[in-house]
Amino acid sequence: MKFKRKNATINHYDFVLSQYYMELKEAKTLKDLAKITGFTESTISRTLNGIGTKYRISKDTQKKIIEAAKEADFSFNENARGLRLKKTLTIGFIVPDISNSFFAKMASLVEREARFHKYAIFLCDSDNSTEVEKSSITLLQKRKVDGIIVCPIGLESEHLVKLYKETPLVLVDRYFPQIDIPFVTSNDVLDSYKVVQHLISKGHRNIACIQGVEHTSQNDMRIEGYKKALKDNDIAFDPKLLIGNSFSEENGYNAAQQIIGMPKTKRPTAIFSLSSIITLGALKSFTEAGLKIPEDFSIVSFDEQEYSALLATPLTTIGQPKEEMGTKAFKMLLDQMDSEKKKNLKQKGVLLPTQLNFRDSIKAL
Amino acid sequence: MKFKRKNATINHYDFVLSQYYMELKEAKTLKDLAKITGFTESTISRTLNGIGTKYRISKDTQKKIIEAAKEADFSFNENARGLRLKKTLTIGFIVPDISNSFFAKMASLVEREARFHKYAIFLCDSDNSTEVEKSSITLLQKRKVDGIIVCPIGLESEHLVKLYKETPLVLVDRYFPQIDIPFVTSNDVLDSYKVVQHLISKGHRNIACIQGVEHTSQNDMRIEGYKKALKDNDIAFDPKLLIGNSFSEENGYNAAQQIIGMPKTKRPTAIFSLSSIITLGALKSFTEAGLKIPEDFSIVSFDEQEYSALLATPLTTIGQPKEEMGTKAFKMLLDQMDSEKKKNLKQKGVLLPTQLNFRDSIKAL
DNA sequence: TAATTTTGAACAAACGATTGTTCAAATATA
DNA sequence: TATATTTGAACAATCGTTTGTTCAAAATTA
Repeated sequence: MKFKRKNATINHYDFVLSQYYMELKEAKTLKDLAKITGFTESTISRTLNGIGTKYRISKDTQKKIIEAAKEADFSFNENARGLRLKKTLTIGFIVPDISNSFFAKMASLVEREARFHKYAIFLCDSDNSTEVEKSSITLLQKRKVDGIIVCPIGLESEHLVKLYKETPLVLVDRYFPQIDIPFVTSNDVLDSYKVVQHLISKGHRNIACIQGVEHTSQNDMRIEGYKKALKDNDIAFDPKLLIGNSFSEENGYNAAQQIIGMPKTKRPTAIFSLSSIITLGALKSFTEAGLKIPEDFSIVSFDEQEYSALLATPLTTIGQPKEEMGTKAFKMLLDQMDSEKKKNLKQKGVLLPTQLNFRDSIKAL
Repeated sequence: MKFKRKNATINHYDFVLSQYYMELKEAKTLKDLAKITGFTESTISRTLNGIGTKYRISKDTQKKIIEAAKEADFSFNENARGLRLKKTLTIGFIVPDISNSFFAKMASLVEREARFHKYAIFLCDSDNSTEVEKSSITLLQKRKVDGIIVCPIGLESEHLVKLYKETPLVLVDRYFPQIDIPFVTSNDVLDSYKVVQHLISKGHRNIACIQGVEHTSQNDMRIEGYKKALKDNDIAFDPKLLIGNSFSEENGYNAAQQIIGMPKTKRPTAIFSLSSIITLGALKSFTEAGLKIPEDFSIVSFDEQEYSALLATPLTTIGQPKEEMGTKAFKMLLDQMDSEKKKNLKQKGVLLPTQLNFRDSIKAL
């Protein structure tokens, strides 16, 4: 193997013994490699990017360059490349709380898809705050991500509308029905209806609902199913039985306390909890009060978890396809990022079906 | 407000009405801003970076620039900046499985610390594979992250040693006792000892241990405590009671099956499970077999979860300070990245204490 | 008024890569 | 042999910032 160096040529033997070999080991950039091998940066760049032949770089030269790059354990600076190409091969993923297994599970699949497609992923936790959500978006834009997946807090949307004008964007979990941004979530109406219908068929007519954040799409869908089931069975909706205001354990705990405190005659016999975290809080409250499921209260919960079937009383749950949502979200984003398709791409929202798991937490009255 | 434009000056009124105002709204880069305001990129850069006065840029000029930047909703391209500054304000975080709530909880705090310190964070899931772990490291290096936090798979370390020579690095959860890379994890020996000691004090002498990946630091520490407790009570360690080979639900399930299948006389009366995921698998197996905790088996588990107290039988657990580990890890990384301190920084590993939660899953014999 | 100092901002190179274009040498053709 | 063509790689501009240096104009001093 021979390497050219300004007006000089040395053979491989000399090369290995020479200082150049040591230099090669230190080569970090195209410039370094150029200096050492004697070829220019453009030649090296083209070779290593696999377009050498197209630019008539000889097989011989290419071989030398590839060997040198291997020897140097060379890899491109993706920042510089992103700057030049105006494409960074990165995406952003914003979740309200990564420690919540719901979002962690989705993150797992988003990450896997991203990895598979050579994208790196910036994780942003918006800490259940729209302000942080906004600043996370700014952060991602400064880093010139190619696209963003957001699980929005769900109360404001203007900043997302603005974002969508500038960057490929997919919303997951929550979305804004009246706004034209692609989203993927689960269709919670149907199984909410079914599960409440089931409670009613077991003789329950006084059914409380512990909700999360009001007027978020998920909350609305679940309540829609709940209300429809009541209505179809001629049960008047009682606003006093719609309790709570956040998807938190604390909210579940407090709501349960409130329910426990109701006069026995008016006390609900069943509870429809809109998230697994809320349910854990409620269960904690009941446990502390010495109340049993389903003897004292029947309960059904949104969000299936690994432990749902293993709790003191195995829980009836509605499971969402978190993994599928993560996968689908990345694929939709990829479609947007793919400049070919982008032109006349008209994406809409996707509603995936949920799954019902009937277990022992419901008592027949 | 007046803006200079090559040999011309216009007042604010004209400006707003003019095309320049529209241009300003479109300004994305320093160059755009320079063209519009008439100042050079260096002047604008210095002003917006707060070092304008130091470089004798007049108050008047600075004010104009700042206003224009605000009007344009200007923000720097952090990739270009990172290229020039050789500091990207990004870190990488590699976990074996982000859908595992143990790592998700840590991620939550790592992210929070990073956000607080203006760092963006690349999330990499190594999928419990050393190969993926290695390629994740390569990915992060190509992106020129300022530092990396790794929760290693735990079997190989050479690539981490190599990495540590080039990039600030902190290991979390698992580490390599014989290798000099800073780490933060919990000291699992002590509470493992205590909890097994407790089992013994309740009359158990035949105690199985369902382990995770052999020869990982966490597994070793936990078994060390287990063995020491046995020894201190003159109970011979029986290798047949050390079962399993991964931190997975499947492993827990299979190990439990194996235990169930043992002849009654030799069957352990208690089980020490080395992770919550393993425990869930084991519980599933017991539930399917109609076996009860603690009637048929006493069980203690590593890793406290929100649901631990709410399971069919509230679990006795050893809780690790995941959040604190995340926070501490980032801080240690920050110290390494801080070039001032870096010089004579000699970091060692940190072992945080665990916490014991005694609950009903242990029967006195 | 002339010389000196201060002020204010422009100039230009660099970070590491990509890419359209140029251009000399080698080969083919007339 | 003279000309035309092909081959192979170099050259130079660019992406968006930062920063050491230069330099004219204004202000100060002698």
